[in-house]
Amino acid sequence: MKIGELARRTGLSVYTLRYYERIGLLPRAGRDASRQRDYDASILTWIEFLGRLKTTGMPIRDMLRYAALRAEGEETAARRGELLRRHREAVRAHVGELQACLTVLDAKIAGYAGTDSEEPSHDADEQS
Amino acid sequence: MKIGELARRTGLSVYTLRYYERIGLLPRAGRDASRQRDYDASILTWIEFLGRLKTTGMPIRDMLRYAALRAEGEETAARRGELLRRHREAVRAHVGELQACLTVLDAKIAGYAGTDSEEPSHDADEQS
DNA sequence: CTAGGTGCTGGAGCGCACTCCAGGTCAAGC
DNA sequence: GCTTGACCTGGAGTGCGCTCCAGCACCTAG
Repeated sequence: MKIGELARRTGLSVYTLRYYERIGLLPRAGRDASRQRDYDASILTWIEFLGRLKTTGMPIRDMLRYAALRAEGEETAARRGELLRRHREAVRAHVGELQACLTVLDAKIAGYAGTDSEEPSHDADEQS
Repeated sequence: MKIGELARRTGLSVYTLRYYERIGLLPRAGRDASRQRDYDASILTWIEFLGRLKTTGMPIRDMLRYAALRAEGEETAARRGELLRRHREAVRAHVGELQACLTVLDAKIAGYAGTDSEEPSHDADEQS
């Protein structure tokens, strides 16, 4: 698979894929006869996983740490697991925060009640 | 209240507070005799709300839109409500994504099972 | 044989959200 | 009277995560 197709399949831009390789987030891709990257389908799994880490707010430098451990092989499994467990807790905490914010948001939206300000005046920013 | 105390109370840096004022996210603060900012306690409510918008991933440019409508007065209430409702949906969607990612993360962590790789080999990245 | 499309590299540029600095004013305490 | 510390301004700098460019190579279709 060439980089253009990989881009189409992952939703990442060609620029981004090359950037990820440059910084070491993707392994250096094998090349075909004319030095063009030739990807194995297995890269899709890794990229998808990176996408989840990104969605959940992991900074690239942490993904790099994980990628580096992974590249070192099986003996780093424990450390990788630990890293993921820590990340999971961070994500859970963040979800909790978001839900708390949603509650506040709901209350505030309720303050904007009828949408067409049938209410007298009453600054909605001063509540909750 | 002077800017230093406001910083302490909000957890934002003095730099950030001045920056927010510069870009219009905070109203231009009233000044005391020596042209130092003198804040009313009511600013705390607004800053706290901005914090919620930020936590929930709203970019500053959207907060500015909201702030601008708010500054225009009561007749923009409907539009502000609409803006918040849209944002709420975006946040809900994001929370959903995060929860899906958490499920994947749980599965992957389970793959790193006993933490100390008692399992033979079996690349945890190739599952789920 | 040539035009168009895709790929390559190293490096520059960008938008965001701060963060910090120089050089100055001012009030309080010793 | 002098130091200290908090504040002021306009503008420069930072880190992140891309995004794009120039200038070139290669392959395929017409």
